Amino acid sequence: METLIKEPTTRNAKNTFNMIIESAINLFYKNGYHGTTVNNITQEAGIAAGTFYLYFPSKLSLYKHILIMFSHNIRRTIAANVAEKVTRYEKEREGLKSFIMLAKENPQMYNIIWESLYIDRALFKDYYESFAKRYIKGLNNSVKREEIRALDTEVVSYILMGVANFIGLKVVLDLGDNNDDIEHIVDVYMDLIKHGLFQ
Amino acid sequence: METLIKEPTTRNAKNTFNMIIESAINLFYKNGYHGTTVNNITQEAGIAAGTFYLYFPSKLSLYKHILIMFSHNIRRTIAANVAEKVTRYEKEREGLKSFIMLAKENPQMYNIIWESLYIDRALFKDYYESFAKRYIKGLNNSVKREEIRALDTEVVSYILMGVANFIGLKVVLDLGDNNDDIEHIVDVYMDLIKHGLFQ
DNA sequence: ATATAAAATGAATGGTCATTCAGTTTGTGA
DNA sequence: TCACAAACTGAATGACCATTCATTTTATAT
Repeated sequence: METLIKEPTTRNAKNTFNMIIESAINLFYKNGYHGTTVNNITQEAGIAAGTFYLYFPSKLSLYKHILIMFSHNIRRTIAANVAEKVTRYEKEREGLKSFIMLAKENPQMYNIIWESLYIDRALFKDYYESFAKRYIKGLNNSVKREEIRALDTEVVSYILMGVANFIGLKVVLDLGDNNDDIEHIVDVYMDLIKHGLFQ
Repeated sequence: METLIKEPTTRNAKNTFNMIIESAINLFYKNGYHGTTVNNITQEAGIAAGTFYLYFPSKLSLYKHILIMFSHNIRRTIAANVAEKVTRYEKEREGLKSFIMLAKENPQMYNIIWESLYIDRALFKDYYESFAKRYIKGLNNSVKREEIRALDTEVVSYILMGVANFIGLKVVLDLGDNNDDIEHIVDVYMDLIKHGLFQ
């Protein structure tokens, strides 16, 4: 409906388009969606306010565009890294590690995706449900191959997604003491899901 | 600074005060902080706009007040329920179950706490760090008693908090298929952290 | 009953922004 | 070099909304 974006064609226009997106990503991260005005964005991008509306019909449509870009990016990156691994154990390790590294290198991404819960709940749901769907498929395969135990894979997928997200949060927000070595965190996690918590 | 609330003294004033809070909780949940106006709140509470400012110096101060109320509530409830259990295994089970039930019975609470990440990041950090601190203490005790393995308890605390939060999210947002029986979810979780994921 | 303070009112204010549009500049193809 | 379209400009518009304040109502204590 409102989400139609006028994709630029010429070299210069493409440049402007990308500047808008880049500026918006940084400002949304720093000040949040509601704390960022269209004028902030255009100023940061070095263009006039009106130029914004040549490409995006509204501030919200820009936000949605960025969100969709990011979610493709995350899924693609993680899927590619995980596909290189063979065993479920290695896949699990790689999945968490890729996610945390993405979050750390690109905290804007992490932040903007979570904020969608308060801007467009449907987008948020779509994102996590389709993420979960893929995850569940992978887990089901591993159950068939008898690599992992036959637990309810839907519940397991949400448990493991929860872990990744919260650790991502910890890394992004510098929660806790935080000299956090990603390898160390991933090691603790793998130890936990391999041997369990209890003696 | 801005957070000073004028606590009401008389019976009627207390009533008004509570109506403001109750209306705000529901509206913040339904439409988010930014999607809720002070006039919405006062209308819902059946009072005049100006009355709001007899008790709260600003919209933000009301939000903070609600957030603090909730975080006390959560901590108190979970701590009380967990304290009744003896073994770490039982405490862990009770902690997750209490949290999910709180989230389900009171989705506003869950939602408003997470939104704080986009409204007042310092409050959010405080909340989770102090929650984690307590959790870590409990885990450390259990390590000493040789109930659980000697993992890095800070990392473990964030892992387990992540699980609780994401499952809470799933329940609140109706993510996935969702005939979710809380007992079932908790069982899967306990199985996972008891026996691990792998064969 | 009266005085006094506490509560409540709601229209008005002022600031903030997303969005528009009439006009200008830039690039390109003939 | 000219004309035409595509890009761009930025001041103006109008809606929205937190907050104020002069005034009125209500409750209480004497």
